[in-house]
Amino acid sequence: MLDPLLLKNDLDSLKDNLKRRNLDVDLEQLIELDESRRKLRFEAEKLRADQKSLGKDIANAEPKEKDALLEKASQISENVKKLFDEVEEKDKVFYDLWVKIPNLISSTSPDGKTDEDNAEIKQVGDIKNIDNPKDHLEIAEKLGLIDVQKASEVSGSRFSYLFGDLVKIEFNLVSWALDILSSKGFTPTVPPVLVRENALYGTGFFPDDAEQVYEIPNDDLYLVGTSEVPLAALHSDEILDIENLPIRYAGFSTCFRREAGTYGKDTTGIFRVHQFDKVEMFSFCNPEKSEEEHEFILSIEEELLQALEIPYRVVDVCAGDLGASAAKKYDIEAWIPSQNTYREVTSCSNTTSFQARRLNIRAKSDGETNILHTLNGTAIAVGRILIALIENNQTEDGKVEFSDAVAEIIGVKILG
RNA sequence: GGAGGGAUGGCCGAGCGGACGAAGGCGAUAGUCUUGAAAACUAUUGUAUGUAUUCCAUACCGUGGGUUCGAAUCCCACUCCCUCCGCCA
Repeated sequence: MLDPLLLKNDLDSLKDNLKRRNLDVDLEQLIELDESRRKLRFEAEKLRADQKSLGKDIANAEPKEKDALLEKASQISENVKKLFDEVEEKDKVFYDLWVKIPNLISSTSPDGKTDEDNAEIKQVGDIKNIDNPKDHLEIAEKLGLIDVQKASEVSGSRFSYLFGDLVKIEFNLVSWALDILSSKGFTPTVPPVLVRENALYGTGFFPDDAEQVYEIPNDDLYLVGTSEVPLAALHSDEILDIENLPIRYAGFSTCFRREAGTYGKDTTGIFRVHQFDKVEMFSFCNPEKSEEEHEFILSIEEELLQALEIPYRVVDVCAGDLGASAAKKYDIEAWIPSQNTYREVTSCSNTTSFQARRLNIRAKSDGETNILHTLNGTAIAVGRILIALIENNQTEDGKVEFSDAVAEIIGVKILG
């Protein structure tokens, strides 16, 4: 959520932002609603002040004056109630519209409408020459490492069984990543994956992306699609000391996504599944340093991919392709030989004050209390890293062979 | 799952219908004293909003409703925590 004061103080940047995002919003209406709710609240508070002082008079009044005062007071009381009801109603109308306004985009994000307009920043790593590359499923199925057939019978489409060395690789990857992150100031964290509605609103997944979230209606809980949600909510309603920032967490969790609206997209193997494991970085940050922190998070993502010898490119996501909460976002796409293209394996966003305001997380410095900034980024999305590892290191005879350096990390030299 | 007890400011803790935004203590900050420190004493000590801008008003005593002219205080629901019993990785 943005600061409603923008309507009063910085209308131009708001207008500019909506234009860059290619959105049409009736700002005039919002300004009117904002003004009228403020005005009404002011009136209601004035009357409330009258009521309170009259209340004190009643307590001190002579018995014979009391009846008259009481009658007057009960009238004011009724009006106060009515006025505050109206104020609440107006606030609700205003905020229902206001929360839908997306975050202000960084001036450094490229213009554009779709992912095709994203700006490629660089390509890193050598792409191996592989004749007739096989896709990860074909390779792993033959080796008995993945079974999606059986998984679909047990759980439906977009689920998988991982076996044997892939499981070994997963746990080695996770533990390796957590070690590196830990050395960079991220506290390793296993967060809850079932959360209340509030955490999803606070992080901006609700109301916009609610259809992507699994729901447990009996208990009013939701399965998170990323540990970003419980990590962000970890400090909700807190005032942190700015001296202690940044506060960084590395969350490991299983992630659940309904993938509604993706029928027919990425149907092969484990690229797009309802359930996968991920190590996620999250940072609570001094607003003045969030751009720096964003670059830092990106650099860690690159470091990890480089160590795994996965060829990738970095993309600066354009205005039109940014989610509601991001001011700026970098995606890293790994080279996927079977698709002859780069595909997203990590993503890091600076959500500036957008999530922090909704979650009511502030920072205190020299007596001043301000909203802080939050950032998130993928460290290891296990499924997609496995795909990149398998496909980029496949051999002609249908096996997978890793370099000594990579084998050192993942604990496996050859799949086959 | 059953039976009880509880939730008040940074922390502890009093208040159980009217002068309570909340006693008292601890902690923190500043000052006095001191060569310096400690001790002692004095003062300050939350958050947010506003047509207020060193003043004032309003809201906040777990959350949401209700009763009342008036609620931290009474009533209802919910959430969380603690103790005991049962079950359990």
